[in-house]
Amino acid sequence: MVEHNNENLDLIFHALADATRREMIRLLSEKEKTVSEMAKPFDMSLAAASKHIKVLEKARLIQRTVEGRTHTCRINAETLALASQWLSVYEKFWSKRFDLMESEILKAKKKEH
Amino acid sequence: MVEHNNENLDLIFHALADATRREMIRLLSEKEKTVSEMAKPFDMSLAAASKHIKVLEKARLIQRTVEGRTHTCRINAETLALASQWLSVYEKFWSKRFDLMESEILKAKKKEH
DNA sequence: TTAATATTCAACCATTTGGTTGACTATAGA
DNA sequence: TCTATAGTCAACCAAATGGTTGAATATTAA
Repeated sequence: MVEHNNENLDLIFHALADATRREMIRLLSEKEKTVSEMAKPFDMSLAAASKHIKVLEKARLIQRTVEGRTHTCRINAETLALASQWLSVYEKFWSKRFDLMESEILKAKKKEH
Repeated sequence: MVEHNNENLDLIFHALADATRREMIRLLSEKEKTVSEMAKPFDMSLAAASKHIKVLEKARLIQRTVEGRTHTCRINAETLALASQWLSVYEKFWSKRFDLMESEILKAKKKEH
């Protein structure tokens, strides 16, 4: 069974609950980036972006390596997987409906003939 | 392509970022429940639980029907699916591990029989 | 050594959050 | 009709959030 640590999930989902941070993740999914590079697309101070990055880091959604004065961030997909796993427990609820829908469509098609 | 509405995702992930609300979703996944039934397991006032329910409702993670004085809540899995879909974009980053997990689940299920 | 660059830190601020309590509304049952 | 039950609402509070600015730190380049 997958362990669903509550504190971790709090941090992860909270980090994902902000459009800026979700976009940062998207950016990192293309390529690793420095703090300044991550901040550039957003209409806010570097300090504000730095705070967002810290939130993502605390949730372990991203990781940082420091080389000299530049901090490079990369995505940490294992943590995204944790969120996904929590949600997957409920997948049956929407796949069920999907199956139902499919069988309804089949029935409808049979009636056509 | 899946539409990822930012405001919706803000509400959805924010709603999921609280252990009480995640547990409420788990409870509803077993069976639909009234507001009082949902509040009972938690060490907080009914008013506090009612607020949590409203957060879940606003995010459309649950739906409510009112009959007389009792409000019945049920899970709205389509919205959970939206969160899942956002995450699935990054699935490729962990797909190796995901495959492993799937095979573990399969093994576990076989053991059950 | 001096200046520029990359980034964080600290203090501040308005807003949101998650809880409380007490009053209120509406329905159901005696 | 009177009372209990189901639930919300409003006011309040402390803590957290998301932003700002200005100063501090550390590294690199001139």
